Amino acid sequence: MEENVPMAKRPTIKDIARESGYSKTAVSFAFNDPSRISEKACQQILSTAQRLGYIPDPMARNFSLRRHVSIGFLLPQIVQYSLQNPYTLQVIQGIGTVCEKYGYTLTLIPPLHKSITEAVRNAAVDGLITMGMQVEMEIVSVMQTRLLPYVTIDGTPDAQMPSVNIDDEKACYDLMHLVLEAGHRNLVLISLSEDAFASPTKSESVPNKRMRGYLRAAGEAGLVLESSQVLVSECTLVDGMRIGRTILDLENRPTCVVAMSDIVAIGCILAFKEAGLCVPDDISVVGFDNIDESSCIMPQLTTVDQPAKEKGRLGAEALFTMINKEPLQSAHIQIPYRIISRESLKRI
Amino acid sequence: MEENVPMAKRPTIKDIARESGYSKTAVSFAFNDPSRISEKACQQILSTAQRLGYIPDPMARNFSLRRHVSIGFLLPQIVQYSLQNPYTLQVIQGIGTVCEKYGYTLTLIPPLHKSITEAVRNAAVDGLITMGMQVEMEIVSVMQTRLLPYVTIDGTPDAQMPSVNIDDEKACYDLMHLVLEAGHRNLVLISLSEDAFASPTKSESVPNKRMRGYLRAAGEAGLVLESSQVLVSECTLVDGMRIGRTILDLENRPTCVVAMSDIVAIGCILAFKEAGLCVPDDISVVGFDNIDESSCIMPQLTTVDQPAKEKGRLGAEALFTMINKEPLQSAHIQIPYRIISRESLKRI
DNA sequence: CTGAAAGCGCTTACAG
DNA sequence: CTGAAAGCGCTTACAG
Repeated sequence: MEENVPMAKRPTIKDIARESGYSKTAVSFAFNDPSRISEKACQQILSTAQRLGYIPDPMARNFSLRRHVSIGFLLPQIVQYSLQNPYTLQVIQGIGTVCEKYGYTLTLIPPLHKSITEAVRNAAVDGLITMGMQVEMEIVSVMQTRLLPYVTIDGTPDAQMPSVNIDDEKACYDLMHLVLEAGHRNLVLISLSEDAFASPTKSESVPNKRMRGYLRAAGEAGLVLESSQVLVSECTLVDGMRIGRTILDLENRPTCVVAMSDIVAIGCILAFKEAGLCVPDDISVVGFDNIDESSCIMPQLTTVDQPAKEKGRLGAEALFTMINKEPLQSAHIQIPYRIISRESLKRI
Repeated sequence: MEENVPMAKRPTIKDIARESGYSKTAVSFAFNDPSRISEKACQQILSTAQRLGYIPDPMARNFSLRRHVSIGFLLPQIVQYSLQNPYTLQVIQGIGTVCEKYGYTLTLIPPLHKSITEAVRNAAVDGLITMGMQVEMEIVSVMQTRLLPYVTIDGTPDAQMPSVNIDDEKACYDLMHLVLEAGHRNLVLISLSEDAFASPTKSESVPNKRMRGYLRAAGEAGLVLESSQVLVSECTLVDGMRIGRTILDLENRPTCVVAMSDIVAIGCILAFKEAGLCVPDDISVVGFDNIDESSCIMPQLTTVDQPAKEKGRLGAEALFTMINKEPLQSAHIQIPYRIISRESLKRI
């Protein structure tokens, strides 16, 4: 078998044409549309290819066909955080399922290369899915200039920006309502850190929308939250535990912790247990996302169920619609959420 | 701003050359090596580019430079399973961190397009990382023919195949030793389903190596496991719960369940709790991997700690070494594991 | 500093 | 059924 002889260079279509005695056109047809040539030609060409170890160069092929057969997912934060965030992973899972269905690969694009903008300029993909994007961001104009189809998940809906969302503000309002109804007045909120590509004008970002929901409900109950009652955490278990310990050190320990993500809420629960506290008897905790872990942890977490995989799936389907140059049903998809009342919130 | 005027076609380097009055060479230099042209030329070219909305085509650029600036990760199973497997996700995280460091993207390649072989033939990447690969598999010869650098994680070491492993057999032997020492004799093992690209001759696959370790330890204790005591599960929480319920229905309920992955072990624990059993008092469970969740679940899981991120990191670093045509320190990297004895295994 | 031209490895309209 | 040739949009050795 010649395959085992390491060759300095890969043979090209030209080599196969020469060796087989046919033209480059015929070689191309042998691989892409055998019906266009005689069976004899096809066999000779393929066996020559086999003998010389020829596999058509995907890059040249894609370049010629002006396509990548891959869509990109712009990681919202550095790899370490993004791929440790169960919610983001579920979104990726939903996107990946759709890629698989269409025979595309999924290119994960780390944000920090040099700059995010640079990453988007260079992305070798047929379309991009981003998280938390707003239309005034620099990368949006890059995608537009490149005529690259894009969809954002958890971004700010806009005519120029197809997006998939839940009603974050209302979801948080509802959840806070539950917390207040249970009698809690001494709270700590744990917000999300902004995405790596957040712009200065981020008033419509998901963390801000959620915050508005919490504060509106609090306000209606006559409660004013001070800035010292709002902490920020990375969306990882480790950082959730860190912030849980911080909360235990507060002079005025809250009766309930309201976290913007389940993984952070779970981190807090673990930190509280570690310190010998009982959740929810000593302190209540609510989260957001309803990741799988939230129904595993004891006590099970009261949270907002948002269908992350579904978001990824819908976003990817919309993107493929655009890639195929078909019209979108609607530029803005909003899907329902559900408040899940479980054990981690106690009436006091 | 012209950006808002949707153009039918993207301008090319030729358009910028014509409009700016310089050559294509000069335009290329303006973007890639400004020192090669005068400042005036550079400014005029860049402003023309800005005006016409020109961003160099990454595909054409990469094609010309014969590179992709991306490495591929061949998903070992369909997306739904691979991206739900916390162990695989940790491996991906390790790989992703290295990609980020080198300014590469990470292309996730679903296995099922039409065939895995087809996916590998078409992969637009500079190198590939696979899991559980053995040298006789068809995809290996495809990668060799393509002269594509590759590394396998949890595959079978071979001179032709750089790999990253732990000593799976010994790890399982050690773990089983612990189980037997605790007095358990009535066991059920839960094996892993083979990867999507497993070959018929898979005797050196990780599931088989592990099985050998378990059986050797059992054998030395005079214990023979029957095939009815070996079940198979997908590596997901949901399938772990399913198999947990199956175990509860067995006529002869085991005193200890030995799962080849933590996520399956956790699924079993949840199923057992759901049925009102107490772990480990009514039934013990041990796992493999030491994922984050294993120290969160009650009771904390006795398991084998294997550094999944580190595997990904080392595999990716080895791959980049090959991509840069530097010699590998060694084709086979073996890293240490640790038996973690926690609460889910009870002495009986 | 500047530009004409060859080259990267394919695909495909077109003519025979 | 078959093949010569143009084209995809860049980079870069080379000559001026």
